[in-house]
Amino acid sequence: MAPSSSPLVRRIARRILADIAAGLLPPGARLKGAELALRHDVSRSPIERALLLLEQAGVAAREPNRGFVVTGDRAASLRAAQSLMETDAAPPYLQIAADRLAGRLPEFVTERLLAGRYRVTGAVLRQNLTRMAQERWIERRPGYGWRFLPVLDSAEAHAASYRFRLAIEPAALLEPGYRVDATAFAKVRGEQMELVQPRPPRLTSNEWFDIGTRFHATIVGCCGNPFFIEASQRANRLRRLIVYRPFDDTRAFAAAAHEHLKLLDLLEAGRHEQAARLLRVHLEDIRQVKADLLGSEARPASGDRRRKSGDRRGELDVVPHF
Amino acid sequence: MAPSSSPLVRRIARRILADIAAGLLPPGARLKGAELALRHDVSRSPIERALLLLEQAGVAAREPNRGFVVTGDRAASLRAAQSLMETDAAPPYLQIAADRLAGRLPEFVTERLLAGRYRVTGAVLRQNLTRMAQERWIERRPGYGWRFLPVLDSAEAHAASYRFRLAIEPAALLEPGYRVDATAFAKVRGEQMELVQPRPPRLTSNEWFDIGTRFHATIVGCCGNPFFIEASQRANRLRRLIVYRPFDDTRAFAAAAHEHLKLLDLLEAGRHEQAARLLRVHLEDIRQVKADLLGSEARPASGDRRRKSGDRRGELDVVPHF
DNA sequence: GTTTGCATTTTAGAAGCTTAAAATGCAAAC
DNA sequence: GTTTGCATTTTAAGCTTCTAAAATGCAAAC
Repeated sequence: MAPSSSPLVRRIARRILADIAAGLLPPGARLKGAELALRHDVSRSPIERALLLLEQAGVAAREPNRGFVVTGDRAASLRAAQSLMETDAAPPYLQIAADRLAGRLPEFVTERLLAGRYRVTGAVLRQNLTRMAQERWIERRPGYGWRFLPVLDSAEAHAASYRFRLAIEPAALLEPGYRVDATAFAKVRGEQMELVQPRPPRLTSNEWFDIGTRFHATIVGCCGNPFFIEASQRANRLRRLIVYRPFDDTRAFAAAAHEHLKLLDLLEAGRHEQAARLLRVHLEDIRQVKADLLGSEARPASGDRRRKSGDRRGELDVVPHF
Repeated sequence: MAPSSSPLVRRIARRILADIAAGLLPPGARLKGAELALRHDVSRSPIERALLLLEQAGVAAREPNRGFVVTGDRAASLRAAQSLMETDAAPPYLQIAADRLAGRLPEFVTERLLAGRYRVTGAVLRQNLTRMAQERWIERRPGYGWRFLPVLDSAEAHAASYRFRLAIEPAALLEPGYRVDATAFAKVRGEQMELVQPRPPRLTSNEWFDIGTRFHATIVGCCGNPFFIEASQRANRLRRLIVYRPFDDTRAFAAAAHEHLKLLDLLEAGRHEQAARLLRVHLEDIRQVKADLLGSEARPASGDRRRKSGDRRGELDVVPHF
């Protein structure tokens, strides 16, 4: 609805909205420009535009020469939050990934082709390509143009990522600077609790993946060592792009969730050694489950050999995942 | 000397030169355009320009309608290699790092300022900033401009990187896809041998760092798991930017080199378990040596507290490192 | 039939200009 | 003195044009 609002302005509007929802800004509170600017680390201009946005939504009211005040209209807040969420465009990154996986893009592409196809400007495209290159999806050719790399021949790449996580995640829990983030822990604890209910929710494999990843990111994120945090993020980002044949064993989900909850308990109790041991076992378990699912005993040693097309046992349905 | 040659052309010239030096292209061999284009994954244009460059240097000779031939002039080859090395400009990245560490750049900077100061175009600057951001040196401010992050308060960051390496490097040696790269191994073996001579060369701390890093990168690089390889590269890149007070204990260098050589032996013999154990001990050793040097027993638990300025024991001389 | 030499086409980076949007300054209102 | 409301300045992204350089096509030479 807003006539024109930059992503930054919308982001700030969302954050203010969140503060209102959290009770930090009660109904009637004055929304002071300088104060908000400081809090959100921007100047007063985008703040003012965000407030205009919130005024339009009925969340804030303008009083002449006194600035904006919180109205306290819950319904309006919800509506505003909704519309502010919708406004964000998906990055071409995901669409390119999907098209490539579906075979709609050739091995070699030029920036020109991509810019035209996805209707993005050069700079934006470059950012996306850089990110893909970092994730080893694509690489720059020596002259010009880009080459899609053999898409993570999935079974092997997946196994590699698990071995990597096995090396770093338990170690992260043993970092001397480890500090539990109570808020984040509470949030993932809530999610995991849902999964161990007598009647667990039916989740798509995407949702399962999200919840699981969030859990692991949260416990690693508290380790205070940026090397571990970043490494973990990278491994997950890449893993996220490939999903195997829907893996829909509710028993296994619940078992994993039980282990996750136990891990939260141990970390909150400061029993890091024990947590690390459990995490190691836990990752091994998951890996094993997946490996069985994929019939990895027949997996060739080298990653670039292919299974004969007739042998469909352990075949993957590689689907883009978002 | 060359009137104009792109970085790509120079790179290709270097590679052809390397092939000649390695005997792959003996004196008198014809340098066929299409063949070289295929080998270096480019079209025939940059190949031709590279050959012209080599002709100017006296390494190749042109025969009318028969293309270029290797002359076999060793002296010319050496001279050419030399001049092709010199031609490469240092990226602004390093200079920005140096200036920031020396306090010649403020906490907040705009792209405009940097582009003017370092005489680079917007695109190049952007690339450099992106890289710095990935290495957690700098971050984009919400509105515009960039903020330098509190420079890796060195003692803590260094310790963090060692703990990270301790988690990944030994694990990399145990990867199932580990394959020794004989050529690369031979090269680092030669470097390490030099250090254990009765009269070892006097090395600057930079050179010591380079040789050490190359060693670790090489043994990790053979693991076949891109997650480990990339993580290791990142940790080293960041570590590279900070150097402590020149650490000049020749005995310690030699001891480390002995361990490095032992590691190469074990890996070549396929004794990965043992190699991983030794590497773990080795990294612990280095960390300990450095920690003693820094008086880390007095190091506060949290990374952002500062040592009292009066206490200079274990103080660091943070110097840019290149 | 291969390979070269050169002309032509295509690509992506650079330079300059325009513009949306963020930062800043300041008088007026409280 | 604070805070607002608005004008002004500054920044960086977008757009257009231009250009260096890589890719490609093809006739001629062997």
